[in-house]
Amino acid sequence: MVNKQTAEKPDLHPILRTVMLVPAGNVASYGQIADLAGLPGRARLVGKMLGQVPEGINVPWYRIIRSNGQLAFPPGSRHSELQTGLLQQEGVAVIRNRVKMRDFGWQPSLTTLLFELDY
DNA sequence: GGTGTGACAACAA
DNA sequence: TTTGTTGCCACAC
Repeated sequence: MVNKQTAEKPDLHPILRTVMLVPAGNVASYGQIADLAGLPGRARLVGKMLGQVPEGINVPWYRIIRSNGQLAFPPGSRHSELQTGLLQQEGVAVIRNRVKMRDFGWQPSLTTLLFELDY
């Protein structure tokens, strides 16, 4: 069977495809994305890539935060305000530049991964 | 091939 | 909770 993501975004880097799997209303950490993308230990690469996402493609960069729940951008910065707004729109509570991973952290089921990630 | 750099992570105080 | 330190690894010089 042809995987949906692969069929529609064949040239997209695994990291970005993985980011697109994070559902609205949830957040994931850089390390988690790296792991799921098959690149354990490369959380920093995830950040680097998100900073270079070409315009026009729909990647929910704002759902990716640090493993401790903090937003990666400095509090009060324009980026963090934007990120906060986008998350709040989805129902994710952002308090003092941080999110409760306990409540909003993404925990994909094995079947989700098997169906959506095809590589 | 050494050195510095990241939208990080884990851990210690 | 906040700050510092160390580990991490691909990349660009």
